Amino acid sequence: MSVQTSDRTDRDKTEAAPVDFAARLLGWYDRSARVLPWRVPPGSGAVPDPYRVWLAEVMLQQTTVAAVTGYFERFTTRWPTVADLAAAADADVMAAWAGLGYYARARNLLACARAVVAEHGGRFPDCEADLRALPGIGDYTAASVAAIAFGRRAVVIDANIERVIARHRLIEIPLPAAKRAIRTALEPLVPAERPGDFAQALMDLGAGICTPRGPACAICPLMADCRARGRADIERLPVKPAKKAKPQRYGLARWIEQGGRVWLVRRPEKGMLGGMRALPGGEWSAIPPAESGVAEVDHGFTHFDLRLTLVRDEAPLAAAEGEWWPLSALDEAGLPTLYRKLVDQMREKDG
DNA sequence: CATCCGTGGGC
DNA sequence: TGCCCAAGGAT
Repeated sequence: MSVQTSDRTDRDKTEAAPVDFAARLLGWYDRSARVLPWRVPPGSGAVPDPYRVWLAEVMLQQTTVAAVTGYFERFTTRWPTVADLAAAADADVMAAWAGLGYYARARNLLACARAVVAEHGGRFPDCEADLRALPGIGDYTAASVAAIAFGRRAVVIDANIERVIARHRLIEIPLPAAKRAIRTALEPLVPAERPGDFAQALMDLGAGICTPRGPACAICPLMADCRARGRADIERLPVKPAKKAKPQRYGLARWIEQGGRVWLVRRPEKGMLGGMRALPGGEWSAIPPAESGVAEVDHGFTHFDLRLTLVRDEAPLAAAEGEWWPLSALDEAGLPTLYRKLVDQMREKDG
């Protein structure tokens, strides 16, 4: 569908002053900011803790607020400072991250905490470039920590902000090519004062008003000059590339139980569920296993679907590396969701 | 620039 | 039910 963009109303809409844009957005944020465990309420005068800001930003990468909240509370209770986290055992951090997904984040989280302690005296660097050099901190996280924790004027762009700006400026270039135009449009709008609140306000707006489906344009503080407002095809923006089909894969997992304990292994650092505890089993492939099992789960990953068949076995291979884990404490093993599903099925079976 | 990397909730 | 999507980063 083609889009007309040349009428005078649209032209007027595009020329709102940056100051006015930020003022309307921040005014709305002062009234409507979400209350979140890692956030300092606007106008409170409180100073954000860079450690908590960073931890929340990493947890929130591609992950919903609802999923993160409990993990954030547990992490900050157990490891109140970056030095505490840096001193933690790898296995403890990985287990605490279990279920949150994208486990490279947990490995990088520890590497980053240790780098902050070893190379920065236990204090997070306060500028975007130095933050960007740390493990697990990319363009988004460097900008958001610089803005939110240190009040730096940084251009923060996440998926929410991409959507808000793509609509407000009617940017119809498909992602990811649209990123440059979005940055160019946003940069002059970022205020020198309250850049952190500005970024969080855009994210709140994207999460609650300018939503992917059914945006609430009627109550949007930016509607006066939004070029997509009222358009029937506003949900089309930002334009995203077509998704690829997900292949089906199959795998086997082994339930090896002795004396009230079960045999667990640790997955290789790289690849799927890297570094996480798991039930032993072979590689996953496109071919279904020949054996029939005592349980079976289907699990959808980002780029393939997996059917895992669970078989009972008597003992681990002689040379196998792993650990006997008490069944009574299996909840504390930190198994990823895939394996937790199998454990749940075994519990239903065996009682 | 494309691909890999989890999970749970909403509709 | 199946699909879409989320405060992305590393390679």
